Amino acid sequence: MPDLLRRAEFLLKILVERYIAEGQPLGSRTLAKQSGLDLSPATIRNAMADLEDMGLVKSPHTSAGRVPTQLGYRVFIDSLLTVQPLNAETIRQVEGEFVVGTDPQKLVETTSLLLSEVTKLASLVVVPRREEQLVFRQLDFVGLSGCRILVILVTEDGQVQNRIIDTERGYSPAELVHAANYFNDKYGGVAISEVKHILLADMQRTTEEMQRMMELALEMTRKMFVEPTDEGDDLLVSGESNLMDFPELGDIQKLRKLFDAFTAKRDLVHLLDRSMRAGGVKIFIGRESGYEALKDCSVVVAPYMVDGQVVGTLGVIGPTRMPYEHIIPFVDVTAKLLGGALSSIGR
Amino acid sequence: MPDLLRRAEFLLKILVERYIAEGQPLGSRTLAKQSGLDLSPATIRNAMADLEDMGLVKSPHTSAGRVPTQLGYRVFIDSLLTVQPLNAETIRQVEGEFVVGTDPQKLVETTSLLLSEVTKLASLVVVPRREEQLVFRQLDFVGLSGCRILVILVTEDGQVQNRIIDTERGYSPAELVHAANYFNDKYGGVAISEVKHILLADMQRTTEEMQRMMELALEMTRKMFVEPTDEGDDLLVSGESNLMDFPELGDIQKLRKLFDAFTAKRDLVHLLDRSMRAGGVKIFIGRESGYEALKDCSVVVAPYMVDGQVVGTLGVIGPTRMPYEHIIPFVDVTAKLLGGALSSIGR
DNA sequence: ATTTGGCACTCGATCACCTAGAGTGCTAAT
DNA sequence: ATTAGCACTCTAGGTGATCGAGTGCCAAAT
Repeated sequence: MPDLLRRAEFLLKILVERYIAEGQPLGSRTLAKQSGLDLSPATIRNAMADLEDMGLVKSPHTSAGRVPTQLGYRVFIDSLLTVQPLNAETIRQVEGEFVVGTDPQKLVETTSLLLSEVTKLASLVVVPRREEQLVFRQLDFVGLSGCRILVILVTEDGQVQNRIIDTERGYSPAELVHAANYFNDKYGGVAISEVKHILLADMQRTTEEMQRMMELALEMTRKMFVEPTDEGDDLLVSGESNLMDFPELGDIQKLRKLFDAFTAKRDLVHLLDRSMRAGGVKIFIGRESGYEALKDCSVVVAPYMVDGQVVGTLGVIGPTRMPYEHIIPFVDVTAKLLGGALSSIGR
Repeated sequence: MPDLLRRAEFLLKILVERYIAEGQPLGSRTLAKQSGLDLSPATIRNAMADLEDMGLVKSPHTSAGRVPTQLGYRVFIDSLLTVQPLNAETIRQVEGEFVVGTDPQKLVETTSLLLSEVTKLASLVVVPRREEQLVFRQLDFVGLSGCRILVILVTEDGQVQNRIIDTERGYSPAELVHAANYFNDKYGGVAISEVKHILLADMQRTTEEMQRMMELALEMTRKMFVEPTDEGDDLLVSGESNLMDFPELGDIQKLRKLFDAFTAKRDLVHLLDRSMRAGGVKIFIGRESGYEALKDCSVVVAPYMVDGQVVGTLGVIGPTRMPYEHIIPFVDVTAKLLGGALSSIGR
């Protein structure tokens, strides 16, 4: 009887929708009314019992109504959800935020704020420092006091990194300029990961004449490229405090765990990385994320692309009971818009 | 009878100390024991009634003990507190964090983390973007796509700021190098605030020959210096989630207000700025800060100096009931150490 | 003049107890 | 297959009693 199954599905849909809206367990009486079907509460009860057997809903205790289980949410999202098209005005407003030609860092920060403000959830944006994809553009050396040199590295996409390094001996301004020019001529347009290799290779067969330059170059590479550049520096989180408004996270202990996860970042980055492959929006419900701290949360993420290449992921995190029908399309377009804005910066 | 007054003071001291340690109202019985004085609870009660008249303590309700009032804390801190010298080992460990020659930004971030980790409170570090004090060192132009130029500004103290600007027309790499050299020769070592003025002045009497360069220079100044550089970008906060462990902040609503204050930042910056003048550690108790969100918190801050000049402030924020005798000296030495580490970078 | 013991009193916390209401599962009737 | 009816369960919320901690004040003691 596919008819019965269909009805059960329909009831599940209503139930999840109402529960997301109200936040309270639904009883058979209310569900009977809300469904619009001309069925008595008793019938609904039977159907609900079936849903419970299937593990899609459960009741917190004997005399409360039913709430969706994690699996229930899953089914709802995968096959029952009807996403709302974005409010046209919202779209326009959001587009306005992505002013072309802002530098990437700012752009990403704005996006993070935008996400959390519009959704009233906590937002996440990952900017993978994928050295492999970064292309070297220019290097500058600025002599500071003593043997300290400020190295400024610019990549094709307009990102700037800088770092102070200690050298074996002092260098004159002229030497620094000379060295920088040498670098820039030789390595301009080469992928950073390549630069490392080439440098190391060159170092083998260096002539006496290039000795001094290479000496500096060696120190550069070691300090600038090889030494770890603070992993975890690449996750932006905003709007965490929005989560305090949700009664289901009212337990301070839970909240504490969640906030600690935000500062630890490592796990979150890993989680978001998992969705890099996925073409579009990906949703982790409760324990699906694999992290205990997120067990009462859902994560909605989407990768964003620059020139057809996935370069990062963004999304929001909030209680499992969140308005997916609005959140999903919003995360989706934000990813697209950020990708677009970033694309227009490159060469 | 200064004798009685002295005793009352002493009792206040014990009371505050015990309350800070235990977090529970103190009754006359316990206080009689804890004080070590050979007095009966009844006597203590009389003394406590006096303290209450003076507005130094109050009882939450009739049959609870007494807790310090804001004024009580004030008196305690101003004249009764005996600060604990820092654990020698802690000092050494902390000193280890300030490795000489790290770039300023990193240094400040480390400090913020250090503060919150050691004190288990939320930490604040202000890095005032005091243009007046920044000295221009070097400028670089990197041409991006179309008319977009990446401008990199380096100041004497090793800070690097960068910005993408749109120009009226495209410039060739040679032009950019030329312009940069011109800039660097002319303005190296001049205070940023001066650069603005000189530039504007020069622009008046520019010769035809310099026209093009000045055209670029004009755009530079406008976009780089004049347009506001995101005020508020200069406050670092860490360890907010530490605050969730304090029962007195257990009220989600209060917590929410506090966290919102952290993200708003404006008020906090203003608060910290107020302590810039003070020579050493300054303490705001509860409402003294003037901000409603902080009414149950205390703020302990100290300015830090580079080359004898106050350049910023740092400190912690936590519940009024915090172990001042440890926090105060710790904030103090942290400020000194950060100042020291920053001083050693400049020329 | 201070200190103290005694005593009545107040208030919060805890517990047992009750009730109302919401919701269920099951059975028998339709 | 649906429904009405009914007994049952469980929570939320309220009441009242008790306990213990702590106070304030008075009169006695030092």
